[in-house]
Amino acid sequence: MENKEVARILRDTAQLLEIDGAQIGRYRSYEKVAELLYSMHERIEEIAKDDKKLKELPGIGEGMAAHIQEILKNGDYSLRKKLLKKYPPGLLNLLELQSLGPKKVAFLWSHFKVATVEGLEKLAREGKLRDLPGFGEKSEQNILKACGQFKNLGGSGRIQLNVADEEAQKLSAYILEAGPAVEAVTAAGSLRRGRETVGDLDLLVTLRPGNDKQKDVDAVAEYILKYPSIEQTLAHGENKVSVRLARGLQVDVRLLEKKSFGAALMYFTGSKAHNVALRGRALDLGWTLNEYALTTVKGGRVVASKTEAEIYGKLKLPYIEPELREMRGEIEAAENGRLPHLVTLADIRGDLQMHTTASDGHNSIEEMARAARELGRQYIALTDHSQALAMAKGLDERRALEQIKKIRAAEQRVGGIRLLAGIEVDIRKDGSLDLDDEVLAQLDVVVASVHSYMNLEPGEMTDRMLAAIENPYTQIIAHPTGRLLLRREPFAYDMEKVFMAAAKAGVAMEANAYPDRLDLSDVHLRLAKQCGVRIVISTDSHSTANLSFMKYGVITARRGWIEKSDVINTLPVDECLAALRAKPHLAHAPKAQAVKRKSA
DNA sequence: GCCGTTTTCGGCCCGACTGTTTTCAGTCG
Repeated sequence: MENKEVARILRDTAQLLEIDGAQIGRYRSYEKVAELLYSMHERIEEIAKDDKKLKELPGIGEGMAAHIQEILKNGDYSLRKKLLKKYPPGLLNLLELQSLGPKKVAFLWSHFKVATVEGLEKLAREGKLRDLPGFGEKSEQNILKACGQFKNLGGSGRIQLNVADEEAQKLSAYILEAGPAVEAVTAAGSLRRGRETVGDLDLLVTLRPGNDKQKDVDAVAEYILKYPSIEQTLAHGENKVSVRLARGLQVDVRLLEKKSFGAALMYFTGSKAHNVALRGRALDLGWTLNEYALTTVKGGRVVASKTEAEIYGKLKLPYIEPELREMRGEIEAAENGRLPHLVTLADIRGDLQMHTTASDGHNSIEEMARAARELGRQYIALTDHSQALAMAKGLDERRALEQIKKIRAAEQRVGGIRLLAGIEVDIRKDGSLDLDDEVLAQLDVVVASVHSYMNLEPGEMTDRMLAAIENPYTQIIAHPTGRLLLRREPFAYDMEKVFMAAAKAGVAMEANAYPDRLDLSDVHLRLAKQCGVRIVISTDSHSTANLSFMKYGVITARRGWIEKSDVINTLPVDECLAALRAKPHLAHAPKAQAVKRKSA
């Protein structure tokens, strides 16, 4: 059983227990273990083979270990089944609705036996909720809205990182125009941590010290509520505004004074689990941590509040980068001085995957080159698709050779940037590559990837990937799991086995920066690093505008604890080429450097 | 259900906001 299946069952149980009115700690213990399982990549099934090891995991004791063993053995959990006899599964959907929590859901169930969003919507429309104790006309309206919202969103309600990033930038720019009281707008939350998808935006607005703080706050809040694409105001209080934008994105804006900026930024950046750990740490030291400050428990004297670094310092920790704040061992690493020195966007010198009009890109070689040069790239590889991707006008051998000549010629014309002749060659169903060796031998960069037969059995897919890695011309495996965020699951195969083979063969794995992919994921990147695999961060651009996606690849790599020295395209071009796997020379192949060019 | 150099019992992060209440329960992040 996969970790997330076990986690799902435990989380269902937690929610059902909460509806059932269980003690707070009891359902939280289920929740905590569910969260743990979602975030770790070691398989719980493996760990559970040794019951002692299972009980060493935080939050898993005698009872929980037995429950997990039961779930692994039976594929389900007796307590969950028992609770589902009492409460129908639809109640878990009701829990998703804004303004409804376990108490109200339980009450609605006991009163009306309503367990579906449609059923609830009908009751609200008929005005049957307003006279219930604890409800009123307003909450009836809110429930009605929430039902509509739920039906519109359908899915997870999360959006891609780049979409969230763009929305945050637009709204931040708008808020900065509010007037002189606004000093800065800073994005926090999962956007700042660089999660691959974002559920809502958290923006911190810092105000300049003024004569009348509350008057400033009120004025700025009023201004924010006039933002054109607001669909609904969810909350509007003394220092917080929550709204829902037209596309369903929820935005929480906090207005605060500069002196508590560090504490607030830390608090609203999260993750929740990281915050909880820091609070526990603070308590151990005789302090308490909230979004305003780190203060002494006795007397409430402020110990630190202005910057995150200051607060981490008082907690006897070095500064922890936001991307690491996921409770994946970062606090332990910080204590031991073993935090990674994460790769940065400024470290990136080259971009080793992009497409042109030769296949499915929108811009010419020259346009891509000039745009990349503008962004400060020292070299790029032009890697159009190979023939198997007919719908993308993939290159056959003849066109691939022509493309090499065009790239060499374009390099002369553009100047100031090294252009590498590359290909994104398809990995066929049997693991062989889609172009002849003679052609592959002449290319500077061979990127191999899967675009067909994506649903092979894990065993067959593993063999296919291994065959591609064993091909001596393969240098980089691109978007190794083929996932599309919010749309397509990653291919199922034995990642560890493939990573080990790649490390041994000197084949690099790509961190594809295209925001729909972000493939490898943060968790897989960390595993790849542990297996000794070298990483390439590439944009997979299909237009000049896409070249700036590099930042999303870098942030994902940072979440995978990747350092500059792990990433091949942080090297100067000649060292980068030397770091790619050396291809065998074909005696009868034409010389690779057919066209003369000045050395970089 | 877990956990412990403040606890083997009694806590479980904690503060803001809303909508319902006449002082607070429920929800949210």
